[in-house]
Amino acid sequence: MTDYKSTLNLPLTSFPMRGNLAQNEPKALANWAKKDLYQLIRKNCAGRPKFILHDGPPYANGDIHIGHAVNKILKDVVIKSKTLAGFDAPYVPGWDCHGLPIEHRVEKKIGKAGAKVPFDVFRQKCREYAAKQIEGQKKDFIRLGVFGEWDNPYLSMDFQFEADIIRSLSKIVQNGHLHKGFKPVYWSVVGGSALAEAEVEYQDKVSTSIDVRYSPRDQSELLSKFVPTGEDLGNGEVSLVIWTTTPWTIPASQAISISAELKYALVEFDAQNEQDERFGLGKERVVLAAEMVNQVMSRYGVEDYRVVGLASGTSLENIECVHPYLERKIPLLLGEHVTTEAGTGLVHTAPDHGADDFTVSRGYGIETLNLVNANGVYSDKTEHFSGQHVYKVDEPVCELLAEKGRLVRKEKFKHSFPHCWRTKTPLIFRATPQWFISMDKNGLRESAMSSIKDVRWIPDWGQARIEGMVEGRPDWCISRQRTWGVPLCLLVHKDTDELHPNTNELMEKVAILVEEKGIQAWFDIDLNDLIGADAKDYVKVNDTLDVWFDSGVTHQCVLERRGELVEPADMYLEGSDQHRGWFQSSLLTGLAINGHPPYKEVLTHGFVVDAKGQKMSKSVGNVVAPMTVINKLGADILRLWVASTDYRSEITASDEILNRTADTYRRLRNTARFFLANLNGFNPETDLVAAEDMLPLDRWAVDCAYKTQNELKAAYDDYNFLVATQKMHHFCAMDMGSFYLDIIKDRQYTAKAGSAAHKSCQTALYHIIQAIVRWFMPVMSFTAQELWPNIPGNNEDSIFWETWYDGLFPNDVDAKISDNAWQTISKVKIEVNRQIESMRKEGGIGSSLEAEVVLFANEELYSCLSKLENELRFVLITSKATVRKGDGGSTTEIDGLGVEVSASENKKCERCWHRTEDIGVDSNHPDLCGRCVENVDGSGEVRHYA
RNA sequence: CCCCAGAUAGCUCAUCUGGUAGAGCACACGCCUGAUAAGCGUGAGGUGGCUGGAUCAUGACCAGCUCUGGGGACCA
Repeated sequence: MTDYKSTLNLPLTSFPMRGNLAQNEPKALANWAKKDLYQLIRKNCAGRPKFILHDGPPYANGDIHIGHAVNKILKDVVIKSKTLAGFDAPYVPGWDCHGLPIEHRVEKKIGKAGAKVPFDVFRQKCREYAAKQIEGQKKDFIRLGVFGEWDNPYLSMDFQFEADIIRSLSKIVQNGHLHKGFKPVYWSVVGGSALAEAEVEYQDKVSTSIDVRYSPRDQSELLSKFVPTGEDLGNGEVSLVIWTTTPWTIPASQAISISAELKYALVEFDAQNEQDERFGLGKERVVLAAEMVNQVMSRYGVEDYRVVGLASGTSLENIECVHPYLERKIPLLLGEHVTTEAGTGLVHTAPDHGADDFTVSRGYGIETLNLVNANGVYSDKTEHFSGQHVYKVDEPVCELLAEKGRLVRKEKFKHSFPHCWRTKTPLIFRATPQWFISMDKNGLRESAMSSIKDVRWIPDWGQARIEGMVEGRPDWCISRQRTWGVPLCLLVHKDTDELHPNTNELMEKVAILVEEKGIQAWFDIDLNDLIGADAKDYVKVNDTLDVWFDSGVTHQCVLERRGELVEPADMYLEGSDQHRGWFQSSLLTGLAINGHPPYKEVLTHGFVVDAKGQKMSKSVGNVVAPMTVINKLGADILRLWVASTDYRSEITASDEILNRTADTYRRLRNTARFFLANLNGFNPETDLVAAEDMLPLDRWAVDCAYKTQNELKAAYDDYNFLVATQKMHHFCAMDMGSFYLDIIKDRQYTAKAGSAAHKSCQTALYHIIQAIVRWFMPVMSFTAQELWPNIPGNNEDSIFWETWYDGLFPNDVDAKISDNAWQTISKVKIEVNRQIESMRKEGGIGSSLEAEVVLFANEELYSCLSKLENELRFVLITSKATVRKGDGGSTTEIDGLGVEVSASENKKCERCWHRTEDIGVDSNHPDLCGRCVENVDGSGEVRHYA
């Protein structure tokens, strides 16, 4: 028997079936770095319209987690798909470098700035620490296959950047948005600094709640306000009872707030308390909100009590009490924040330590006392408690109150309480001088609200989200009392607190210095050098800026600064938490400086959760580490996972999902490989067949790719990568794998090499793989580049500046076999497969080429199927296929179609494996069919349709 | 406590404006051995989170609830 295998055009390629991504991707990266691929892309995209995706800087601390990976990959997919769509899309990654977290790490290593280490040394150490963190993160980001200007990223600690932050602040001052305020802000006593709202997190805390008696200065005056409910106003000492969960604020107690809306009751009772006899005074009278009497008495465990008088809240305004243990007047104030949800309806008011307290007190001309130092210790002017820490003073305060007979009740109280996000310690409110960007002083809130509408928010609910936040947010406190941050660089008058009249010029002078020497320049500068004789009247503000300000002004420090970038950016793309972070800080500074938002589109993605939908946390142990995935499966798998999930809500990651993704990847890769293998020997320069000369089936395949590509363009354009990947997969697995490729194997392998039948097919394969490789590129970049040089005729060394393949073409309107006809044929094929399968189950046949089919068709189907003439068998992959009009065979799910399958009784052609009647027609080839003889010895068979 | 989003086959997702749920993957079984740590075929998988309601009819509309994620408020 002759070995005819050598006469076949079998697939051949050096492109490996298995990607070995974990091993091969690093090699590709090294290669790309060597030829400076990113700059090559820039060079090749020069002159195209720009698309600017501006990178939101990750904080320069810690290893990258899966959230970082999702964010960077999505950005990279956007960048690459925009490049594919014909844009010049540069990407300058950046890092956020200043701020508390880094300071904490450095403190742990070398000690507190100013105490153990000089400030300048400390700042230098922070700089070095951040730089090291950046190197680590950068390495991992690059490994993800994210393209960008990694050799020259932006760092918020670059001297130039630091200087531009100062210039940005200066513009905001010029535009009248800055103001100095003095009010209670969240204060981290451990961190020793004010915190922004965004830095506050709520945790459960068990506090000591106390009920405290305040005595009226003039008992009869107070009683005169009450209308007796019975015969008299009862007996016993009179006091007003407040309830608080922060005993440590009692030293700063300056007033009691009551509500104008409420009635207050005078209650007579005897709180002889079993727990601690010190709390009870015997028979006494207290003032409580009338509607809370039952609740309070029940809390005190008192059953026997009597409401003896009632008074309106308003009538009690300005009544004076005395501090429980100090000679201090405590007036009653009317405040809208007083509610009956908890407590007594009388609210202890310490303007130093509460926002409402501050506001109410200011209305009555009561100032703050400033008893608590930055480190949380009571100052010298604090009677009884000077030198003690606020965290430790609750108990001593209670002791003192009990001793003075002022404590009615003491309990443990569990509630949610603000904590410092870094140190995880409870926060206090502390009144301090701070600098604010005012939301309303110069219309910032108003312009923000209106310009939000000019931005495209993806998904659209992002707009409502940020509107809600901007609408209700307080002024932005931008000052921090920290070391590692950009200084505010303001000079204020010693007496008047006014800014220096030449503030903006001075800030520019400082900026120039900072450009040379970094932020340390401000701290080193001698005022005499800066303002000469004025130096004696002015002091430097030593506060640093909130880090959110740093990243908020990247539109100035990066977009405006770098020639290849443009402000406003086309897109900002971050996690949905940035509505209150970067999106907002950028919006506010953009408006305060330029009068417009720094972005046109804002795309947000959700957070990564585990298989059960739970958020990932180290303590739960359900984290998926990106580098683990990459080292096991490869970056292209991770990228495909990101692209194939709906990023708008939570993004689920689990071993199963990633393994499924790897399955999908293999299918895509292997389909592409099959294209390459069948293009073996094909030279597009000489072998490409004109569209009109191609076989209808091949035309159909190109048309199918053409349609798919249009869908992909739309999907990429809409940032709908999920749809894009699904369509790619469907095309590869279904349209190609189970239909077209399966069918053309026969022709591809057995037709005479170089014949029209063969070249038509290869032409289709060529066009389609050129398209596919580009479809893959934004998502599976490593694989796309690996495929690229294996495609015949591709001499360019990189795919990464290619645009959509324009060599695809739709089917002719008057095609011999229309799209509809192909669709019908494909459905018929499925029915035929069913019948073949049932025969196979009975053991009648194995391969479908062992079968012969007869199709019984109605008029319509007949005219469709008979178009293929005797080539229908190739489409059905059977050895014989005939169509007859009328009924017959097994019924199918298609109306008017019957199918009859039988095992062929003919011999099998050794070469093409079809079973035909003409095996051995040529005595030179006794084992071949006539068709194969023609292909081996003749000029090659002629195909008309498939 | 309030607001937003999501809840459809083991997994990823469809199901446009209501008319007895669809793909692909995974799985099972089989075929092939000329894509071979591949390929093809067939098949089995869903009380569409729960409960009510409107409708001739709904997974899709309304109300309430549960779970998950996100955000906000309160937290004196």
